[in-house]
Order: sequence, then structure tokens, then C-alpha cells
Amino acid sequence: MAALDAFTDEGFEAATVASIAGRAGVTERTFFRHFTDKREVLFEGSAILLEVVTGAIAAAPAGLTPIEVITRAFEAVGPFFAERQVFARRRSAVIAANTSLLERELLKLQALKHANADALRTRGVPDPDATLAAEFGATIFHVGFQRWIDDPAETGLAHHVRRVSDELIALVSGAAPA
Amino acid sequence: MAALDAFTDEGFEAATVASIAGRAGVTERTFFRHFTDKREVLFEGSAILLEVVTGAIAAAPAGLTPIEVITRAFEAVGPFFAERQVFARRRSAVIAANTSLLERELLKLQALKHANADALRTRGVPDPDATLAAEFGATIFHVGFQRWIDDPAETGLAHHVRRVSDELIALVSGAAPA
DNA sequence: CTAGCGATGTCAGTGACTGACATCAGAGAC
DNA sequence: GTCTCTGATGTCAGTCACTGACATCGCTAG
Repeated sequence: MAALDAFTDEGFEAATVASIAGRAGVTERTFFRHFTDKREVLFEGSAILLEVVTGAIAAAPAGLTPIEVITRAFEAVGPFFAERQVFARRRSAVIAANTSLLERELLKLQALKHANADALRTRGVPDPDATLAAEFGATIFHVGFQRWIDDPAETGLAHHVRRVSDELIALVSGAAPA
Repeated sequence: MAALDAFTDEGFEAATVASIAGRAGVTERTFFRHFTDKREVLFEGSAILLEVVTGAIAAAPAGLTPIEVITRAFEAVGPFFAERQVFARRRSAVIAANTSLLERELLKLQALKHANADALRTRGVPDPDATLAAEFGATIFHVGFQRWIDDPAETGLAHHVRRVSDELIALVSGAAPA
């Protein structure tokens, strides 16, 4: 991707939109017709991710707890990222180096939370459970994804997600008889 | 606060930095010496919030579970916001109306997570528990704060935080014997 | 009185982003 | 085949957030 190359080579701040557009063989104006802003280039995939996760929530078997539904939904995105592992790592490195990109990533995660809460409600999960399960899901995905990126052993993302889910359940359950 | 007035009157996007600075009786250049960017004006208090919460984590009695420590820490910020209720509501309305401000808010919450995880580690809570308890805390604060803002009955923030914590523990514990 | 320092003002510049208008290439009507 | 209509792209001018360099000013210590 032209933008990722530009950010890697020149750094996010230093890479001018004109430069990115130039690498892609288009005009700066055209760039802004495709992406709402300079940061958005790195988040094209988030819409697809959202569809995969909400789809998995809708398709989950009946009778599961909301926590189990959301955990499985995020396990389901494993293959999606497995195909993009190299890209995901490069992208993460750029994002980690830039606060404004981190901001955007957190915003996408927030949008994902809302979409997942909606999907859970559609499934018949009432609030506050839907909202809280969606928060739970965002947490295990966020932490699990980070571990996957950092993990040189390259275990699957799904494995990390399930593991974080288990850890979080154990931690929180331990506080139940407070 | 001049900036909040400007954002309320003119809208965040339309309010020019020159206009905000003018209301405060200073120059645009001076504005940027006080705040790193236009959005940052609304987040002056986040540093104080961070100190209150991390302080409460450090000061919590020994022997509590990490989940209980973090819940108490966020209960402790109740008085801080009680004094600023009117301001907090106006501010929230402006932030809710602007995606770029929401981004910044999420970034501050992320910083708070990291600081809290550090504070827990300092207390002797090992990872992954420290990280996950910090995530748990961000969730209950985020949801509890929103309820407090929306709650016309004006129950205290601490009450909302405790309640969300209880709900989340119940929800997650229910999934324990998965 | 003065030397020095921190805060502010002034000015010029860069780059993200937008609106208005021109151009161009391809799909379908005839 | 050419005409036309539409969607994508280029061009241009403008606004505004943000920055660096330099001047100024008020206060405080000596």
C-alpha cells in the first residue's frame, strides 16, 4: 500500500499527503475523495472487521452466554488477520509510533463496541448486558491483538483472544464473592 | 471557560482558535503555548483525574482483589466530579457532538488505563492481572460516567461506578463455568 | 538602576482539508 | 459510429490549525 510505504519510509508526520498520493499515481484532491483524512488510509479494513464480528455474533448458536458469544465472535476474526499478518505488523508499528493514529484506532474500536452491542441486542440480549459484553469483547480483542502482534511464536490470533477471555473471566470471577 | 463557551455558541468545528483566544483575551499564538492543540482545551482536567485514581490505587488497603482495588479507585473520583457537575455535562455535550473530540477522550482513557496498570504493578499485582484489571476499570468508569451524565436523578458518580462494576462481575462470573 | 528571565505578541510559513469548476473516459441509446 | 450522460479525476484558490524565529514587556534579583 502506497500510504503505508510512505509512512514507513518518511514517518507519518513527515509524509505529506501529496507524497502519498504521488506514490499512488493520483492527485492530492483525489486522495481526499477516497479517504476522509490522512489517518483514515490505515483504517480501510475496519469496516470489514466490523462486518465479520457482527456477523459472527448474529450467527452464533442460541443458548450461549453473551460473554461466550462475543468471545467466539472475536475468535472468528483469526483467519481474517492470519492472511494479513505481515501487513498487520507493519501497520501496527506505524500506529504505535503516532499518537494521532492511536486515537483513530481507539475510535474504530469504540465504533466496533457499539455495533457489537447492537448485534447482541438484536439477538435478544438486554441492556446492560449487551453493552457490558461489548465492552468485554473490545477488551479481549484489544489485549489479544496486541499479544498476537508482539508474539514472535506467531500463535493464532484466535488463540490469544480465547486466552485473554479466560484470564479476564478468572480475574473477575475471583472478585465475585467480594 | 472561554473555549467551552465558544464551542457551545459556535460549534466545535466553526469555532476558530483565534475566536477562542480572543474570548480569553490572548493571542492565537499564546493559546498554542498553553494547549498542544484545539481539542486539548477540553481535557485539562484529565491529568488531575489520573492523579486521583492512581493515588487511590496506591492508597487502597492491602489484601483486596485487583478488581476491588480498581473499583474503589474509580469510586474515589465521585467527589471530584460532583463539584464539576454542571461543567461536566456541558463538556460532555460538546464532546458527544464531535467525533474528533471523542477520539481525544478515548486517548485520555487509554492513558489512564496504562497509568492504572502501572499503579497496580507497583502494588505487586502481576501481569496479566494488572493490565486486565486496568481494562476492567476503564470500562466501569466509561459506562458509569455516561450513566451519571445521562441520569436526571443525579445519583452520585461513585454509585454508578459501583453498580456497573457489580453488573459486570455478575455478567462475567455467569460465564465462568463455560 | 539594571540585567535577566518568563510570558506574550508579531509575522511568515507549511500542510491538511474543502468547495467550485473543468475535463475525461467509459456505458448505453439510437 | 457518435452522442450523451455519468462518475471519477484534475486544477485552482482559499481557510484554518499549527510552528519556528524574533521582538517586546513586565517582574524580580542583585
